[in-house]
Amino acid sequence: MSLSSRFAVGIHILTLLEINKNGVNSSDFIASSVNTNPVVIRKIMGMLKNAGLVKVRPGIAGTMPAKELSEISLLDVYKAVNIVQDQELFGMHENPNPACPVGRNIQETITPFFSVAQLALEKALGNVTIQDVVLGILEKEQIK
Amino acid sequence: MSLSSRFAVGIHILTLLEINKNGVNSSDFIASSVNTNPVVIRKIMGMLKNAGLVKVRPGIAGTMPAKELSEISLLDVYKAVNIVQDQELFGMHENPNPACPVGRNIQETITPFFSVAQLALEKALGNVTIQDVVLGILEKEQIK
DNA sequence: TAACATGTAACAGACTTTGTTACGGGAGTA
DNA sequence: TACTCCCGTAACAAAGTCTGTTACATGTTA
Repeated sequence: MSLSSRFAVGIHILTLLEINKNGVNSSDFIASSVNTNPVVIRKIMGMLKNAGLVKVRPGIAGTMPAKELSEISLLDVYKAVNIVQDQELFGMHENPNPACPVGRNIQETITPFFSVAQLALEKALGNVTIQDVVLGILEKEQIK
Repeated sequence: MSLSSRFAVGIHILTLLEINKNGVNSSDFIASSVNTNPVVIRKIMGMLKNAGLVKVRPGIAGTMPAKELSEISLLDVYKAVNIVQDQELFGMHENPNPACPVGRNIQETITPFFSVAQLALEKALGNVTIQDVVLGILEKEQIK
C-alpha cells in the first residue's frame, strides 16, 4: 500500500514550471510530461492553487509558481495535495471493545506515538524544497 | 487516505497478550477485544508469526509473544504487517515522459528525499516498544 | 470420535485512486 | 461577434486494496 501519487505528481508539476519557465505550461503540456490525462493535472493544480503554491487563471494558458521555489517545501506540497488528513497517516481500527482494558485505552495510548512518527516524517519533508529537486534534475542533465 | 489499520491492530494484539497473559488468547477472544472477525485476527497473527514476534500453533488455543515485549518495537510490527512495501510509502507516477528532462529524471531525483522521510518515520517507530504501550494502558487504567 | 482452535481460500462490499468524457465559462484574436 | 484555446468541474468507470465473512482443511486434546 502506497500513498497517492498525487504527491509525486505535485512535485513534478512545480519542478516542471521552473525547468520550462520559458515555455507555456498548459495542463496539456504538463500532462504529457507526467504521462497522464490533463484533467488529472488540473485537479492537482487546483489543490496547489488553493494552497497558494501556484497561480492559475481560467482561460489563460500557463501556470506560474506563486512563491520562490526555494520557499516551497515538499511538506507544503504534501499538505496541499491532501493525500493524508492531518494526523491520520496510520489507520486505526474503529470501535474497539470498551469492556476490555486494552480496547478502551488503545487508541488514546498509541495516538501520541503515531503523532511523533508523523511529525518526524513531516519534518524531513519540510527540509527539502522544490528548488532542491530542480537542482537535482539539472545536475543529472549536465552529467549526461 | 490512511495506511491500513493492520498496524494498529497488530499493536493491539501484542499489547493484549501481555494484559491478558493469565488468560487464553484465542483468535476469538482477541477479535472480541478488537471488535472484528476472528479470521482478520488470524491473518494478522500469521504475519506477526512470520516475523518471529509471536508463537502460534495450529489447533492449540492461545498465542504467546516470541520475545520480551520491551524488545518488540512498533517498527517491528509495522514491518511485520506489511502495510507498506520497503521504500514504497510514497506512490510514484508510472512512466513519466522520457522525452522531457523532468520526466526522465524526476523519479531518481525525488527517491532519495522520500527515503530520508521514510527513514525518519521508521526511526521514530523504532524508538517505541510494545512494553511502552502496555505501560500506557496500565497507567490509564490506574487513574480511573 | 467429539469438540475446539488455527490456517487459508474464496468471495463480497465499501472505499479510494486514477483515467476519461463532457460541458460550462473565461480570455484572446480575427 | 465568431472562433479558438484553456481552465474548472461534474459524472462516471475501471482497477486495486482493505475489511469482513463463510466455508473448510488441518491440528490438538480429552
